[in-house]
Amino acid sequence: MSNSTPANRSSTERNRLTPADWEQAALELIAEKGISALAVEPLARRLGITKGSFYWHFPGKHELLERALERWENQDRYHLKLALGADLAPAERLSQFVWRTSRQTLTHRIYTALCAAPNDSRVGPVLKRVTSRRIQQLGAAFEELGLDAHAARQRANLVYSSYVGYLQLQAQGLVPDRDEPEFDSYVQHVIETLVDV
Amino acid sequence: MSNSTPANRSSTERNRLTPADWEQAALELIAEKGISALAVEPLARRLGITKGSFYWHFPGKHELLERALERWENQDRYHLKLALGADLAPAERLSQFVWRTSRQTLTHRIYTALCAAPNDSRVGPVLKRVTSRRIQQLGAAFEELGLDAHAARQRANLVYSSYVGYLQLQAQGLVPDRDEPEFDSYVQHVIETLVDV
DNA sequence: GTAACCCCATACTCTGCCGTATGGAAGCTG
DNA sequence: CAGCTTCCATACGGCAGAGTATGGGGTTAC
Repeated sequence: MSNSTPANRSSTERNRLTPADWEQAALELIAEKGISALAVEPLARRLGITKGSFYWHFPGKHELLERALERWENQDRYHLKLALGADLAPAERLSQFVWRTSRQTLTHRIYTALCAAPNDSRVGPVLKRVTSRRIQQLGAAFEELGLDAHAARQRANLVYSSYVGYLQLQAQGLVPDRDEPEFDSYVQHVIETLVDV
Repeated sequence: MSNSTPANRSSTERNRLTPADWEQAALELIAEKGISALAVEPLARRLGITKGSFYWHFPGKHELLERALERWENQDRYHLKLALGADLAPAERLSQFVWRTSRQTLTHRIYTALCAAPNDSRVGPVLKRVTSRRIQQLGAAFEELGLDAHAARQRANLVYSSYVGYLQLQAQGLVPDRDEPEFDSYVQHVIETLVDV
């Protein structure tokens, strides 16, 4: 009774691992090499431990992926609230969305990795929920900006498509990263073309 | 001397397979399940044959992927010439590009599969060449339309990003397919927003 | 027809990962 | 400090795919 939820301690303060450590490590591995590279033994080597630990915390590989995706979906919902839920003017919210989508790189790389396997029975539903949630938020902002429902949805699809596509080009190294000066110029171009209606 | 290059015969006229048959089957498998699913034995089962055949035609799995990618790059170059190389007015060429990009579905599904592994040492260079070739063609069209070099390149990036992103949303089933009536409406919206300058 | 060659089937070995079983070390509890 | 729980190491069996070796059936050439 005297304890204060001794859960979620990361591996930095312990050398014993928690399920959350495994889930986060799985997400990072997915971000780097894709879902198909998610394997127990390589993940254990990455953590400097053996799989004996893993099979104590999880029933199997399947459950790890499910819980990791669940974890990521929550993280994304949190980020979305920051980017589009702020009580700003709609135009300002959209600009913020475009700008913010170039920050949390880990979440984005996970997203692109998940986009690569939309037919997987586990990532499919999660991916669909996350994407439609984002697009819906975008559409709502465009509606507040004065567009009718149909035009707002089409514009939201277009903005979101260009965002996803930019992630792809970024992964190919064909487009300026957010460090380079050209990046700001491009984002400004996107906002002028797609957001300012 | 009297022969007339008895090469490229497909498996339809023979039950003996050519390297081209293996390459094309590899591309189709990649389109369906991604690069990580490219394996020799499953591919052989798919073709109703054993891997004894494969290792006669190819040194190994590595070379199959290389030659399949080479094959795909040539196909894509051909399609690009049809879509953007036609001697039409620039505006008409761009519209044609947007429309055509919803046709050859196999090539597009291969492209999305390759986008999923941009860090692979074999697909990376090919992907980069194909993508930059496409964007360059788009930028040239925008320049002919009157934009200066910088604006044309930015607009080309934006158009191409929205194209790639649309492929992703299509794979997730979150956006109308080209059969449904809403599709034409959306493409029209894209052209009005991004092409008509 | 038969010899040579092309193409494929079969039968191996080897490696990497999954999942299980079991023992042991570190931590909490009394 | 005994005893118990928690967490991990080690060692196993099993499976799937990579690549190799070798033989056989079909085709072509002479």
